Amino acid sequence: MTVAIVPGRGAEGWTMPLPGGTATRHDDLAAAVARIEAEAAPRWVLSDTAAEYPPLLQAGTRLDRCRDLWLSERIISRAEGREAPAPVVRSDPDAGTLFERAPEPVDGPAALTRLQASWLDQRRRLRALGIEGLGTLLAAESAGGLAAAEMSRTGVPFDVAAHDRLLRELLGPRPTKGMRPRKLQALADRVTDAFGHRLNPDSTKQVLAAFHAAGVDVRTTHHWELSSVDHPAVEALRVYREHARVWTAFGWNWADTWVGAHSGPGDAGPDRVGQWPGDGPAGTRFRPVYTVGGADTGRWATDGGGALQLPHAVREAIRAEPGWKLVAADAAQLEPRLLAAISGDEAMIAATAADDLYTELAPDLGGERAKAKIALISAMYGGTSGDAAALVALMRERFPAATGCVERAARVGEQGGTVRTRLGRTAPAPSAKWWSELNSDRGTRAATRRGRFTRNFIVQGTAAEWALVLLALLRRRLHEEGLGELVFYLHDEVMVHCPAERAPAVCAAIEAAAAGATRTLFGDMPVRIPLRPKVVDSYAEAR
DNA sequence: CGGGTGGGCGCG
DNA sequence: AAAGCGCGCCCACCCG
Repeated sequence: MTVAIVPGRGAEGWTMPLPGGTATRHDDLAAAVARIEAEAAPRWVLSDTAAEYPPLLQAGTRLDRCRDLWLSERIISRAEGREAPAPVVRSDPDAGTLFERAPEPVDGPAALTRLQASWLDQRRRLRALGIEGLGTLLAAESAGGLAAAEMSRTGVPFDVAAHDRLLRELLGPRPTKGMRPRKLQALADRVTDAFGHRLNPDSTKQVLAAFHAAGVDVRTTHHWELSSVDHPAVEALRVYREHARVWTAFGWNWADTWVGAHSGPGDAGPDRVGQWPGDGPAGTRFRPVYTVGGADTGRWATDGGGALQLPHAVREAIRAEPGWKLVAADAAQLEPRLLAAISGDEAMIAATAADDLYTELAPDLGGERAKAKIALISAMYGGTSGDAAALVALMRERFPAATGCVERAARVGEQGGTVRTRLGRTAPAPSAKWWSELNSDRGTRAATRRGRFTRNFIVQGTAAEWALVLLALLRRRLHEEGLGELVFYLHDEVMVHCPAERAPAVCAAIEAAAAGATRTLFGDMPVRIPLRPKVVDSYAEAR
């Protein structure tokens, strides 16, 4: 069963079974949706989960499954070789999908008609494309939309006092407005002393000039370029920058903006805590905003809060509530394992049985673990410097199927063609600007750059969808068994907050979800993609 | 002064 | 101006 939802003003809204059902108006949409969910467990069709789901969550209504037409439109359009148009908010009531131009405002029933038109249109185009796996991808992307809204609402348990302690330790007391913290100022002074004159260490221009004046010939002030420079300012600058970053991007102001009281009812008790998002214990929570599919590869991005770039120094403050635990799990060597699977390279698939793929492959790839790692990463990223070229040559010799797979993807990209992930997410077509660059004297550069992008896209994009399927399976299982709250998701990591006694069951659920994701993408293929759950009190202990 | 860009660096 | 992918965020700097 499929049911479309259109929210109205305030609490009211409309629902309609698809296709061809009757539109029904509800005074209290959230209550009506909860009732239908309990009775029929339909797949809900929404135009934009990020906008429409939070009010339902606020009212205590959880959706189990949905189809997000906006997220789906972007995937389908790319598969068709074009960009998705922005959704049209106002529309001619008569006809058209959400994505066609029309001038008139719509009422509830007309909006439902448009929703249905979009849904039917997407179904038709999906069939016409005939890409195996694409339907699964749309389901996973939509589930990601639900999970993202739920995680933003739930938030990551965050200990403000612990955060303040670590900031004081690192930077000194919180300064008055406009001042650097004491310890950071001391680090800035060390930079100044090393050069022998005043300058602003935040100014690239001033720092570069100071190095030139000191007779150090560098082109940039990147740490990788400075690391080979023998000058006392180098180390002082490195430490200053490291600390300055914590202060400006993840310091007191950041916490004021992104950490707040738990928005759920709190303290739902130890019984069936995952029943709906946000019913964990009260306390302060870091609440980032996720952008589902924000990267072209399908990875998520963040729109505020910087959750995907949280420095390790700050992770100490992410702490389980008393009596609760964090279960953090990350996939080890996800991308090379997926490369083995998507290429069908039998020797490499066999190697995924090992816990550490790099150690396992070392005898084939240069003898040392570090060399095997460079060989694999360079093959996936298109690296050529240092040892990389020789190690990739070794890859080609030992694992021709895997290497051929990424190199074919690179050739296609260089020529302006496109590539797809395992489930059919398609790389964006090159822009007009790229084509003109290709046909200029900088053509080789343009080709090489796009080749590296498409080469990496098939691996990073498949990793993103594997993790997305994992997230969808885990989200459902946590709910069904009332195990805990899903609180964090970072490319190849997930984190669950749960009562301490449930931690073993959560670990099992995570491992089952990983196995399920692998089966969804690769069926019975004997590839192994383990997720390592770790039960901790603080996120800092997880890695 | 406000917006856009580039450098630098945090994460995977 | 990294050699090697994908992001977001901060600051300085430049421009209108």
